[in-house]
Amino acid sequence: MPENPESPLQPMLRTLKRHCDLSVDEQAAVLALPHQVRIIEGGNYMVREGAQPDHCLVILSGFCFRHKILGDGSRSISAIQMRGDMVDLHNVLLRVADHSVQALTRCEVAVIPTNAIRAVAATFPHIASALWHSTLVDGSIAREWTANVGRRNAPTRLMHLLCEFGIRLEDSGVGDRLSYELPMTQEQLADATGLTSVHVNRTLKELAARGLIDRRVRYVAIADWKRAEEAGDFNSTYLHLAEQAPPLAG
Amino acid sequence: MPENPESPLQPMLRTLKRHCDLSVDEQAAVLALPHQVRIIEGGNYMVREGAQPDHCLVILSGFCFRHKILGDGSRSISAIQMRGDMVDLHNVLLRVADHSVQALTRCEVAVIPTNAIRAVAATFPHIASALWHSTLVDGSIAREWTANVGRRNAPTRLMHLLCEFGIRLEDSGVGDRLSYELPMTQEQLADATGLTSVHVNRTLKELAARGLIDRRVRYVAIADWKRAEEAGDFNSTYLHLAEQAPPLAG
DNA sequence: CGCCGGTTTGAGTCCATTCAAGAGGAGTGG
DNA sequence: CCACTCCTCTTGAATGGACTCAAACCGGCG
Repeated sequence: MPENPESPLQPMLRTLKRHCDLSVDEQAAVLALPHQVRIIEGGNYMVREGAQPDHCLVILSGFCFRHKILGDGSRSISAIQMRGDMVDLHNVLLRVADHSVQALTRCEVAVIPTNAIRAVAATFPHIASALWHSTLVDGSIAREWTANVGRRNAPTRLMHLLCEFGIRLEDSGVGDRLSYELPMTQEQLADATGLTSVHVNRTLKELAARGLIDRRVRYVAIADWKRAEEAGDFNSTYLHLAEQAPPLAG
Repeated sequence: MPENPESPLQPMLRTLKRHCDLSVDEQAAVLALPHQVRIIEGGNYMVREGAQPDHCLVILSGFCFRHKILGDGSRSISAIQMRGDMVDLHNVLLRVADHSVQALTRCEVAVIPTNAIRAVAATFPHIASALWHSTLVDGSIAREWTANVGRRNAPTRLMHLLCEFGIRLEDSGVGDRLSYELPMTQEQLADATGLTSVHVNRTLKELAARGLIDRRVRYVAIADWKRAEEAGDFNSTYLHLAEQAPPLAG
């Protein structure tokens, strides 16, 4: 058991431990990472595309999203992040941020210097492996999103997004997959699904009419999970939730 | 200089060294990885979604692509891979393959056991870091592809793909960005851009009519790189080519 | 109360799709 | 050598899903 159960870095440790066994020393090293807790208001930027940040953020509470602005001014949202997620792990090894991260709601974050993360990764191979693992899962989710916006129709796309959000909410211990507050405007949903906000509106209405979801202001309830998964062509394998990675020392 | 300039693993070493400095010992450790060279014919699978492979492939020559088959039978291609790319690095830490990899052309590959990679990563932090780095770049490319299929129109999407292919070809030392053999059918191009093969055909014709590309059977020539970049809303930053990662020991 | 961001709804348009058929080329086998 | 098959590429015509433009509605808040 880690020394300090109250450390703000517990959500990060939990993410790392999910897939890789960490010894007591390793866990202590994670919690001992220098950090600073900060509040970021909804709408504010955490990372800006093109910047060269020297720190990395871990979300303790709240939600944020990764996005890019394209040449014609349109926006593409490529991920939603929540408690325990490390939002710019990229900047630990990549010099220039290739996308922006913006708070969706008021967020509580822990700010960790990237060189501290590099140092701990250099000292503890299991931690390096856990960080790498987390990046691999990120990549898997990104590929699924590519498939989602590239090949699915509007209702399926949206339902898929709602399923993923529900499962990850539950998995990170901050909600229930069957009924949750969705912290996104319809315009943000549109940018995450490659649709327009108008069409998102109509499609949500259609999903409700088909009895798949029940929605109030920004609240979503899923009536029947099985049917929802079918309608969203959703299979959680790509999230790599339950897996335990093989130990590093082969 | 590494001991054996003729080792089949040179392309892999080159990929790793691109971003992270590796000592002579580290380079030797990479080249000393147990491996077996194999030929995979075009169309054959390298990894199948759902499988649990215990080896990892490095491409020595030829091309392959990552893809998923969705619930309705449609296909989404999420990446093209070429010389030096490690095609299923995922399987080093993730148990179940979340997508398939298929040869586009006849490929020469080196097969490396995943546990050997885990072992070398555990022993040499810089190698672990280089592998992690490679995964981060993969993720960045995946996000760009999500934006591409989600928010760009057909001509821009295709042009973007052609630009990326050209640059990566040049960067991996197997071709010229301004004129190359494109080893993909129009149906594969469609699955990589979220279009239909019919529309890919018409769009290629349009790009040619606009004087952006010159095409023969499966050969592409780009007349003016600057114009091509503009037409494809292409900015190579997301490929993280020229960067050198900060050394691990912070 | 009036503003404002977000949501909802309608009408018309368009980009990309679907369906369908023909052309071209490579490979196979009689 | 030609007939045949298979796959890919090409083209046309019609359809449709999602978009654009535009206006109205709604709830929260200063």
